[in-house]
Amino acid sequence: MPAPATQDLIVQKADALFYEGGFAATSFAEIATALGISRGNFYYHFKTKDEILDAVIARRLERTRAMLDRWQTESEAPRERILSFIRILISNRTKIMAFGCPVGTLCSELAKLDHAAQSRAVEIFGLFRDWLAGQFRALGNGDRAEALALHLLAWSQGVAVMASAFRDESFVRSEVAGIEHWLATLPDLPQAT
Amino acid sequence: MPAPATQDLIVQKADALFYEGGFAATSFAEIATALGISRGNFYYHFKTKDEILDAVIARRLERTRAMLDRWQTESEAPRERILSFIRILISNRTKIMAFGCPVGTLCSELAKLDHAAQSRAVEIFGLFRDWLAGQFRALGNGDRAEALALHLLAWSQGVAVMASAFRDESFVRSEVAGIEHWLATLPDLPQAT
DNA sequence: GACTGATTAGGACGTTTGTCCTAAAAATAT
DNA sequence: ATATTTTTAGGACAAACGTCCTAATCAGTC
Repeated sequence: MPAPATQDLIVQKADALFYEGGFAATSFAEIATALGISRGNFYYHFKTKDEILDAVIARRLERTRAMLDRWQTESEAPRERILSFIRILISNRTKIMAFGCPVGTLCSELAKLDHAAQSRAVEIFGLFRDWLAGQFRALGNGDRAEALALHLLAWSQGVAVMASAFRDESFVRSEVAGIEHWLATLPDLPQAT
Repeated sequence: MPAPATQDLIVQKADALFYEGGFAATSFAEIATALGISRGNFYYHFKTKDEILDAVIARRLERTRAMLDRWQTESEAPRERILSFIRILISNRTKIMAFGCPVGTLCSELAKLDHAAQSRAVEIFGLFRDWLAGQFRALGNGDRAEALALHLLAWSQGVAVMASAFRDESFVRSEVAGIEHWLATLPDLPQAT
């Protein structure tokens, strides 16, 4: 009845290796040996590589939802909540400079592979977009909320791409400062309930 | 004496396939059969896969240089030259929505593969950065020129990533309008020679 | 028209890939 | 303690990979 740990360990390790090495370039054997289990054991839990990818995406969706919920309860003010999002660029800067954004790079790779799971991976972006749009709506930018959310997402993605290309931490910091300034100068238009 | 066409054809086709399918997921056989030549012929021109990658990057560097030179002579005003850059997002929107930015996605993939050629691929970004910085400098933003160039590059990259994720052309157009507005409101500070 | 060098075709190689199978071990239930 | 199910190990499989080799074909020169 208690979910066996092995299956979770596989998804966890696959998640990390897909992020750090890419989906196509990460093999069954690589994940298995990294975990110290046999390929046969691996196959018992996941029949195909696509199944692992699905599990990894499901895990990322779940963790993203949990993170957004946390930000939602940790902060009251929408502006502060948006700052939580922006600051991942700082707190994850080392990994981002090495491997880019986990969501963006996965979506890009799956787009090139013309992989069926691409749309599911994009749903992670969708979670961020909808949550951010909610915050902008709470700031009174009802009509532009979604556009603002997509703009902020795009900006972060651009920073991630350039960060992993040039590996320049000062660039990340100055761009984050720019994003924070952009957010601070966004008009706050409180609207009636 | 006349450079054999085959070698150029290989680089040309490899360039396209690396863009559309990624470097790791594109095989020798795929390029060869796409060209209708044998693998043996392929090997005669390129001993290893890394050699093709080097040739593809060299080709992209050369073509980027040529494009920047063209923009430089086609327009006199720096602002107009920068617009030439911005508008690639529109003119290439179909391919960008399908495969992302050729430069950004290649740099991201090579970063994950920890590939030696990554630094050479980043040089393509370097060409854009230096050229854009030159335009911003001509606009009088001497001290911020490089930061502005990197910011514009990052913005474009973000648009490309989100465009390929959501495949939303209206998003691309509204972001490009935003970039153009940003450029138009940049202060023009003419300075003495 | 024979000779020489550049180019091409096509197959062989050892690895690695994803996938699958079988048997042993571990855990659980009776 | 016995039976049954779940989990694991390890090898087998065909296919595809990057790489390499050899023989045929082409081009141009004497």
